[in-house]
Amino acid sequence: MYTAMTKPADPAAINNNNNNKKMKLRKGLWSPEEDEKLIKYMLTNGQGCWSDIARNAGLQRCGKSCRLRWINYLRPDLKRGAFSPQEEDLIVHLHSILGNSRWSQIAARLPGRTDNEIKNFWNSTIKKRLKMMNNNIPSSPNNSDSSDPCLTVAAMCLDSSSSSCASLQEGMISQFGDPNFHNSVDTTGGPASFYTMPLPCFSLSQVGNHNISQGLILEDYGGVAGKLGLEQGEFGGTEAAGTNSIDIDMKGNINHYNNGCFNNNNEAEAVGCEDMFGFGLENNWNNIIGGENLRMGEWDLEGLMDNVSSFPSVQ
DNA sequence: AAGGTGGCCAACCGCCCTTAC
DNA sequence: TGTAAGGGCGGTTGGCCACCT
Repeated sequence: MYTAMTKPADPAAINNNNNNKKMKLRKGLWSPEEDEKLIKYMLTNGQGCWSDIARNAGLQRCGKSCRLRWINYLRPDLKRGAFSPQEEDLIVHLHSILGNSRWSQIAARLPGRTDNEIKNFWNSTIKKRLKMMNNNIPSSPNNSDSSDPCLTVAAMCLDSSSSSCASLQEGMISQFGDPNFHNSVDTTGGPASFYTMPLPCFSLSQVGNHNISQGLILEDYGGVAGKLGLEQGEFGGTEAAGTNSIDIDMKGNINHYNNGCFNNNNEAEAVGCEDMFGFGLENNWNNIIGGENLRMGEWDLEGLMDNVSSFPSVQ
């Protein structure tokens, strides 16, 4: 309910009474009396035209302000308190897909939570956490600056037999140039997997009987993708079942490998990494066997949203 | 104990879209 | 068809609080 943050709203606007002159509208924090008026009116009359609500409820507020107060704070179905780990996970996942400009869509998947709440939560807690994660990564001379280079990647996979969205059984993120950095992920049970890559180069490996059908570069902190000549968007294609991996090389090519299709032994070319990031690729890159290069395609947002809609809601 | 600083979060701002006229 | 008003939404601001020095 009403918090202790009680600086009175614009004193000049108070005490206007109900004369016929155009009343100056109040701004700022809501008083308990205002809250009570709005709650009472909403519970009695239900939602309608917000300008009318503001007027009829006897509030010297604009309709917008009433709407915001009701939706973000007074609604009886709001869930207050800290986010659960499940909610956090879902927010991170959905944000990976939707980005910063879809708070309302993210909120729609979390009953009792508002877009504003999620936005605040993201901007304070999660962003900070990701930044800390970046700082814990073994740094190279050029990736330790404040730009925090990282990519967020979503990998969608299709079950090879059913062509329906299936779970990624096992995955691995590795940093090119640092064989000690391997971040294994277990995503069993989810229709898609999402990784934030705190490094300018990455390898996403998939093990399991699944085709990789689609991947997305969703975020580009520090202009990493730009340096690589990439844009946010899709990479992907279909592959035969087997052990797959996706890599982005230093030229910005998306390389897709399949252990079951080691038909050629072309070594991928390691070019420009030292120039760009200050470290070489010799540790890992030589192990990479070149497969087909995949091109960036159109970002199938609608298709993605179809997949998102299969996500479970947090109750 | 007092002042400084950063985090959290409620609320406002401004833009865009939709709808009514 | 054009215009104005209302509503929705993301970005941003600013006040309060807790913690640190």
